[in-house]
Amino acid sequence: MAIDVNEQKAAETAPETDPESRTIADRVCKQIVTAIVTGELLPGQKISEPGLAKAYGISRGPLREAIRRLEGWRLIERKAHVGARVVELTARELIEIYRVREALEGMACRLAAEHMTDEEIQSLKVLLDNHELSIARQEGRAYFQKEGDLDFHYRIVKGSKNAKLEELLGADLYHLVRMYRYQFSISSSRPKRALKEHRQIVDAIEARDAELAEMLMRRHISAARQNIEEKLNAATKPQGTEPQGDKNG
Amino acid sequence: MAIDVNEQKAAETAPETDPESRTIADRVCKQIVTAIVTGELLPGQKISEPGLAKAYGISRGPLREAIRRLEGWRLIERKAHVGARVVELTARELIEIYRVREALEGMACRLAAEHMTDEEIQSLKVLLDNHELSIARQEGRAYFQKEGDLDFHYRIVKGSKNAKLEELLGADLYHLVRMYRYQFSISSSRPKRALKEHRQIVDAIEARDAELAEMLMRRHISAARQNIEEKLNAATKPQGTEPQGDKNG
DNA sequence: AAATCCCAGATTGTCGACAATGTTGAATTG
DNA sequence: CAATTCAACATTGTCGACAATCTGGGATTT
Repeated sequence: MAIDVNEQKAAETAPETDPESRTIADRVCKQIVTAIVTGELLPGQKISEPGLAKAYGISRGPLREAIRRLEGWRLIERKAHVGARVVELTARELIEIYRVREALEGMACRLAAEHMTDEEIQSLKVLLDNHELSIARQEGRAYFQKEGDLDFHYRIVKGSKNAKLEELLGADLYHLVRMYRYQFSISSSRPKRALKEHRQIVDAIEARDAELAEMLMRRHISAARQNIEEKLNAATKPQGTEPQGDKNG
Repeated sequence: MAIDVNEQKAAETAPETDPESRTIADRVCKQIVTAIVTGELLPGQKISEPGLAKAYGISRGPLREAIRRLEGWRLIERKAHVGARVVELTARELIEIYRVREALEGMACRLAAEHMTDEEIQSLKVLLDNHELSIARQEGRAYFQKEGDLDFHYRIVKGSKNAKLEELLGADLYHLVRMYRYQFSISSSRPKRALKEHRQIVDAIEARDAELAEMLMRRHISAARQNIEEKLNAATKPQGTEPQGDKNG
C-alpha cells in the first residue's frame, strides 16, 4: 500500500515530472502491476484489450506495449490471436520460486555481509526492533508482517550491492510472491520465530561472516518453503490422515 | 547475415506454422535478440524505430511491441521521448551476472542431482565425450567451446526440473552471457580444466550427491568469474606492474 | 569570440481505422 | 436428437497519420 500511496501522491503533486511515468504506456504498466499484485486482476483472468483500454481511458496502442513489457516480466502470458492472461501461480511454481529465492537471497546475504555499510546494518537492526514492537503489541496482523518481511529481505538484497541480483528479485520474483500472498492470504505464521531468524542473520552480517550469513538465509527461506508445502499438502489432501472428518465440525 | 538467411529459409518452408512467430512482433523480437547476441546490434547502440522498421520491412507498431518485450527482458533500455538502446554490459555487471549464475546454477545442480533421469545423465556423459574429442582434435575453436559450454550448463538447468530457474537463466542471463562472449570474444581459456570440472559435476549428479553437486558447480562458476576478473584487471590496468612498457614492443 | 536562445528537423508517443484470426451459436444433415 | 458446418461477431494484429517531445545548428547578444 505504501507504494500505491506514494504513486498517487507523486501523480498529484507532479503529474508530468515523474521520470518513470512520463508516457501512458509506462503509467499503465505500473497500474496493471498494482492491479495484479493486489488481486484486482485475478490470476488466469483474461485481459481484454478493448475493455482495459476503455477502463483506463486510453487507446489500445500504449496498452499493448505495457502488456508486452509485462509479458517480458512474466506477469502476463499471451497467445497469438487469442489474448493475454494474468499468469497463474500453481502450488508447484510457488515452491519453485522459493527454491530460486533460497539460491538468490542466500547469495545476496553473503554479499551483504561483505558490502553492507555499518549504517545500513544499524538501520536494519532498528527495523527489526520495530517489528518486535509490533509483534508484541499484536498489532502486526497479516498485512504488516507481510510487507515488513519483504522489507527486511529487500534491504539485504540492496545491501548486496549487486544490481543484477536486485533486478531479478525485485522485478521478477517479489511481484509474484506478493501476488501469491494476496491470493492465498498466507502470513508468515510464525512471526516470533521469523524475527529470531532475522536477528541471527543480521548478527552474522554484522560479524561480516559471509558464509554463515548465507547459510542462515538459506535455512530461513527453506523453512518458509517447507511451511508452505505442509500447508498446501494439508489443504489439497485433507482426507489423508483424518479418515472422514467428524460430523460436528 | 546468417540470421537473415535462416529466417528466410524458415519463412519459405513453413511460413505460418511456427507457433512462436505467428505475429510480426514475435518474429522481429527473435530477430532482434539474435542481432544483439551476435553483435549485429552493438551494446549501447541506439535503436532507431524508423530505421529498424524499414530494415525489417514492417511498421513501427509491432517493432515497438518487440522492443517493449525486450525491455522487460532487460536486453534493451529505453528513455521516454529519447529512444531505445541495446544494454551496455560493464565489467562490473558481468561479474555481477556470474555471482547470480553461481547462486542459480548451484541450486540447479543440486536439484538436478535429485531429479535428473538416468537417461539424461547418460546423455550428458555422451556430450562430455564429444567435447573431449573436439578438444583433442583441437577443432574446438572458440565458437564450439562457447556453445558447448552453454549447452552443458543449460542441460543441467533443465535437469533441475524447475521451470522458474530455467526461465531466469535461459531468458535473462544466457542472452547476456552470449552477448558478452561475442563482444569480448572470451573463450573458456582452459578447456581441459573446464572439461574435468564438468566431469566431476556429472559424477556427483550420478551419485545423487546433491550437496556435492551444488558445491562443485559453484566452484566451477566462481573459478570462471575469477578468471574473467583477472583478465579484466590485466586489460584495464596494464601499467600497474609493468612500469611503462618497452619501446620496441 | 563565447555563450545563450530559438527554431527547424527528426524522432518518439498516441490514436483511430482496417485486416486477419479465433470463437460462438444457429442452422442443417445424418 | 447429436454431430457437423458455416457464417456472423468479437478480438487481436497491423498500419499510416497526427501530436508531443527532444536534438542540433544558426542567429543574436554581451
